[in-house]
Amino acid sequence: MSSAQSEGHGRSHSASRSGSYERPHRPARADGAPVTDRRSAIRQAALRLFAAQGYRSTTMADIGAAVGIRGPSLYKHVTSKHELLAEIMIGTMEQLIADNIVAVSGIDDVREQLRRSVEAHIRYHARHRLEAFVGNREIGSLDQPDQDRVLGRRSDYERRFRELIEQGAAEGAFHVQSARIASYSILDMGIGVASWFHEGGEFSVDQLAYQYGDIALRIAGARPHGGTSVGEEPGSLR
Amino acid sequence: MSSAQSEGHGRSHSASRSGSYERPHRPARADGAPVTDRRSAIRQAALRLFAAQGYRSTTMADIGAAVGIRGPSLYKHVTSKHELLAEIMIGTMEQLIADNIVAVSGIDDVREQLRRSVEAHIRYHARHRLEAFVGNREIGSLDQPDQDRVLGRRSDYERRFRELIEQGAAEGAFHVQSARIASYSILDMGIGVASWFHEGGEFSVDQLAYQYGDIALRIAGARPHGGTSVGEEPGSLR
DNA sequence: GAGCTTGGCTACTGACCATTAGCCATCTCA
DNA sequence: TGAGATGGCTAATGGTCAGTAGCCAAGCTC
Repeated sequence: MSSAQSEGHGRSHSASRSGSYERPHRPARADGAPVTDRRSAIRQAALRLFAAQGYRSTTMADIGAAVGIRGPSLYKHVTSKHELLAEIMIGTMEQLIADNIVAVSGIDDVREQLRRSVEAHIRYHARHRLEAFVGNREIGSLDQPDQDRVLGRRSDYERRFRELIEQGAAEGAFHVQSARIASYSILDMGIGVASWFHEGGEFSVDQLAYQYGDIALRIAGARPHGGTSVGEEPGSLR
Repeated sequence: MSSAQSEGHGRSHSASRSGSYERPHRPARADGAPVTDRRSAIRQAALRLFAAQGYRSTTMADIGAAVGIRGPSLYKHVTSKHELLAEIMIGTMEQLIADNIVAVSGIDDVREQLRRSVEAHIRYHARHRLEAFVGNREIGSLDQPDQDRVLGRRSDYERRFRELIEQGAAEGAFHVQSARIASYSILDMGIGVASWFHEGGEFSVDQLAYQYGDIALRIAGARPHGGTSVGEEPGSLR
């Protein structure tokens, strides 16, 4: 790592005239392809590093190295390290809420609404596990205007699940002791997924979403419409 | 905070002769009571601060201030900041496993074993929420000999739940699609508890443990012994 | 082709921090 | 009473890091 770091250290600026740069200045597209939008490459690298090492332990030099530039050069693309974190965290909550709205729209049956909400929740946590992981671990690293924004959205998101369960309970479709605990349980399962899931493991994202959908309906104490109750068939993956 | 910090800054050592110290040297017990075991006070303060601010953001000076001494003085009681974290994290996993062993010992019915395991899990996460919270959030802050120790115990702990569920499934008492996902779900619910539970809230620790016990049995697809199935009665808190 | 813009770079600044060194007051115990 | 142990303290050390300043090369535009 950082192999090009201490080499062409170039005492003075004039050294660069003799070609001591290892990475030549190629700020814009050389051929047709735009050098792959630096801005988003930086965001991605930051995400990966924040997930792997934590926000505090990740330096701007680390992020720079991951995209092939030096730390200070990052400031030509982002305004601060904190901005990178805030974007990830707010974006994550916003996407979760948006996905949830899509998931339940046009569905009448409360059981089906819960299943789809949970599937969307799990899908997001599996597909965007780094975002979700960082989003949960680094709340305390956010400073104030942003931390409250994230916590507010998080609580909106939880409320959607809780109210769904309350509604189902009122209709007689669900049976729980506490809708709040049921919703926390369901959401916390998803958060867990972000910490252990990896593509190519025992389950696909779809299988995971389906299984967690069943589990959530069990937690909610769902009474089936017809005869068979939820998740009755052991071993039947999808 | 840190009010006594920048006051009696005492230019030279001889200044202390004129009594400029705000906190007089009283290293050992003045009366009969041992000054309240500094060592454990330090551990507690560190735990509280690690939970509130994160390990990296907590300074030795912070911990010192919390127990009324300066940062460097801590080294008379602990060998490093890292040691404080490692003790918390290893102790947490060790206690969880010990509690689990006690919880299932002497119980034959696999349903009851699962219920008691989950109740112990939830009780620990509610009663020692800071330990559990830090134990989950700071795994990456641990450096190597210790990180593997913690991860090893964590995986032992998960295996105990998974094998219990597998055994129950083999006996026909449980019905799950995947024992692994069931165990992850159950454990992740508990981890969540550590992040939101607070004494004096809507539920007592006992109520919480009982409710989560029911939820876990639902997740496991427990078939009741006799006639009534698990968690049938909505609103009946214990 | 001259000037502007873009996006690199190095050097530096100002903090902060874990830990060590070494001083000293108090307590304990012979 | 006096020597050693204990547990405070300040000062210093060695290191890290976010962000700024200012230089410069290459591309774009007129």
